[in-house]
Amino acid sequence: MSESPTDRPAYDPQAVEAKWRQRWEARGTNRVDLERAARPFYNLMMFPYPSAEGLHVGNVFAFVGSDIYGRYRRLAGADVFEPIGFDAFGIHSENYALKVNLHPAALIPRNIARFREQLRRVGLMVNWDHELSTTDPAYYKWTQWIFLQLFKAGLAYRKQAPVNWCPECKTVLANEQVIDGYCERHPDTAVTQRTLEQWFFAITKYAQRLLENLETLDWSDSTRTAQRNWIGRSEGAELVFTTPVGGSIRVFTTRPDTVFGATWVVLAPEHPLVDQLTAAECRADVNAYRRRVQQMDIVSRKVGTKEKTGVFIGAYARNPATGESVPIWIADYVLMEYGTGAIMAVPGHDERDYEFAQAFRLPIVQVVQPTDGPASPAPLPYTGWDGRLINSARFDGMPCREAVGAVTRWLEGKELARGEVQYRLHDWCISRQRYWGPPIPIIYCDACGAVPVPDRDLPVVLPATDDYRPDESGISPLARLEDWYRVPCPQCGGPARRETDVSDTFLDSAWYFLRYPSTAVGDRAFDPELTRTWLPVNSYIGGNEHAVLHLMYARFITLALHDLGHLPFEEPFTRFRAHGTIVKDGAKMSKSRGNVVVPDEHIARWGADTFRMYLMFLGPYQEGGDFRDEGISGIRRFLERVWGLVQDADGNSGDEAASRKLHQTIRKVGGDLEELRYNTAIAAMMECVNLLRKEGQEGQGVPRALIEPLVVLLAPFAPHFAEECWERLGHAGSVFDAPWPAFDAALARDVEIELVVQVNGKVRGRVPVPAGIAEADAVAQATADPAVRKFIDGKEIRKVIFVKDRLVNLVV
RNA sequence: GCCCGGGUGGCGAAAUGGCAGACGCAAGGGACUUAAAAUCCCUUGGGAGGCAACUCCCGUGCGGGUUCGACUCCCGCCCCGGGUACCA
Repeated sequence: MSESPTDRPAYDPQAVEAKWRQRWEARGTNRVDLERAARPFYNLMMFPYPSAEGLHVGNVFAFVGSDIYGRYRRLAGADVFEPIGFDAFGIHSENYALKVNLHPAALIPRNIARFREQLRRVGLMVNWDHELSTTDPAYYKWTQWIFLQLFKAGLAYRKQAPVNWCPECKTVLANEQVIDGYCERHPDTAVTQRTLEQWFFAITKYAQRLLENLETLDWSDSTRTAQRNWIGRSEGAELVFTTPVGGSIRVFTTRPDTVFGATWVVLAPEHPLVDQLTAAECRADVNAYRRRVQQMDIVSRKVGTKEKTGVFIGAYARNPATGESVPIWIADYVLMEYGTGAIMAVPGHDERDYEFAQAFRLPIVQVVQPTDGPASPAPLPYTGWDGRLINSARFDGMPCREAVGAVTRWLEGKELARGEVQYRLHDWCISRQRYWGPPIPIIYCDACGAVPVPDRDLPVVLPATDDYRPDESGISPLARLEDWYRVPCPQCGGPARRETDVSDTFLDSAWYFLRYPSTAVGDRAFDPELTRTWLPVNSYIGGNEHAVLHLMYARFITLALHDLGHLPFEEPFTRFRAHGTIVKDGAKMSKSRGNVVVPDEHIARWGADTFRMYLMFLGPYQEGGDFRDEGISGIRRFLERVWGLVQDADGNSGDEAASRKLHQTIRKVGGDLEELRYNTAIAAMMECVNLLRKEGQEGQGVPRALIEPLVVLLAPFAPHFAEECWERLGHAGSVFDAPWPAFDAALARDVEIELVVQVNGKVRGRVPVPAGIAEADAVAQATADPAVRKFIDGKEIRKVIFVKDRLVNLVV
């Protein structure tokens, strides 16, 4: 082949890609008829946040991986809906807008326009008709509607809660802006806490179902594990420690078996019983301690040294098991948000309690004797389960696990205990004291309380204002817009004021996939018919950084809407796969490191197809990889070779070896695509092409019958390129309307294989044998091989292991 | 600390418990060329031996174990990346 390369048109990626971008648009190739699709397949990728920097290589990696899967499904016969949109509200846009002094409402459309252009260049099979932006009032109208649905169902409520506060920015921070307790923008400033009245969603009511449903989902294991850990179910008991002054302290413990060793009790400093229980002579100390804790920054309370501090409050409680009086302390290591905000301290069998006992010289009683290990004294604290009770009256000698139930039942009989399950999961705080988000649709009336904005008045449009910088008050900027927030009460008509907080960005993204099919629907959040056809999502691909929050919130909203009768399914994403991260020089890409890779220049230089394939070839898709551009020329070379084969295609039928390789490749690529193993799929196609080229050199042209299926296999990876090849092979329509090639199992089977011969597990020879050879024949051939003879001559073969079509192992 | 990943040639990597290093990059050699680029062909884990076809030994972070056979499974560590933060 290629005697005179000059007489063939060169592969010009820019021309090819521009041509097909334009043609796809003109022909509506990527459009799917949502109402009449016979085999609907919803292929979802996590929508991007349209940053001012534009699309970066991590986005492209994510989208291309998802796009390849969608295109593959389409070739396999599905009607694939592949939408995209923009997650454009939120604190990052707002902070950036403040920095460059350009209103987010002006900034965002600009960024989106840039993203759209970049995304088009990547060649995604996107249905642009269904694009959405969370900042569009036509979208957030329904975000607000969802809030109201939850509010009306009692799943949204207000309570006092701490917010992160940066004393340097003088502003409220979102959790993701707090890095190890410090402000993201002021790495030397420890974040403090302020307490404000905020809106919450009662996600904890769904903890158990969110946990159980995980078992039904086809998700990456790592993601399911992350969700399970985040929900953090623990089983135990609530025990009652009564006090002589009245008021009993309820403590949660996962180790009721150790209650005989509880030598004091600790309340969270904020615990409501503290006031009532504190003895007069201790009040000053207690108040001072509580004040100190409240003013403490997050670094020292939650991140810093775990040094134990606390104060005795001058009161005692009764250990329900021993009947003894134990002192009551307050300490900041007990958190009000978890369990009952109170614990029993068992210093012999809990590390924190042990440290506390050391710090304040409190008594330590061992109540578990480890089963193995030094007899006594056992090194304390012993926190394991492999032991038997001691110093526990009638329970002495009982194994821990058994004692959990026995002790609980015994105390239940005295009404001093009950079995309890606790979750780490907290209710979802959705209030943001910021500007750039959807206003929470509530109106406060002195007479009627918190009143939902009537549906007919939605959306509550975010008012245009240049005065949106957060200030020292910690209150939302919208609270400065009196004209906006002063409204009549929708119920009684009296004077009232709007809620001035906006909602969390995670709420915007918790339902966007429900909206995509229904972007044209004006009078509902989502059309029931379209929803039934297209949802739940068939394939969702995204980053593991969203393994917990986004996916949990989306599941929760879906579950809640299901229970409220709005959705016919409980889980939004049937299949989820987490892709890996692309790093640069071993480190996460970030502006501060200055190692952000911008895709544009690579696409301009190599073409989108080469760049797409290169990103997929870098390493396993679900693991990510280190971006370096050294290898990209290899992909380009590969495409050039395919290009050459296409030009040389002719009508001859090719030999058996070539068609066997083709069918093996079809099988391999199909299987790999199914599991997102794009790197090995590409390698398989390269092998196939290498073989076809060798064959071509010996004979004349390259058989069209072998090239055409290969072009189809390549199409998901290099869509523009494949279209051009397909056309040059004489087809009028899109390659994406061609069927995925069927592989012929009989054709793919090898006729001759190389049988590996081992002696004592070491490879000593290889003999060519017909495929499917029987054991006896294989052993005969193996033992006849001179290379093998050297190792077996004069020895007795004690055992033969035969693995069909693979190896013979002779044990001597 | 805990929970997830991961550790294999010069580099990115591949391998249902069955030939370690497919595929690609880089490098070296050769062909073509006035020359270079591009293209094509060959070599390429380390070591030892041989004129040679080739042969042998070592080798998947470290130490043990299971097995006819371990990159793969089990136990105990080390290192790197990510997440999380006193969750009772």
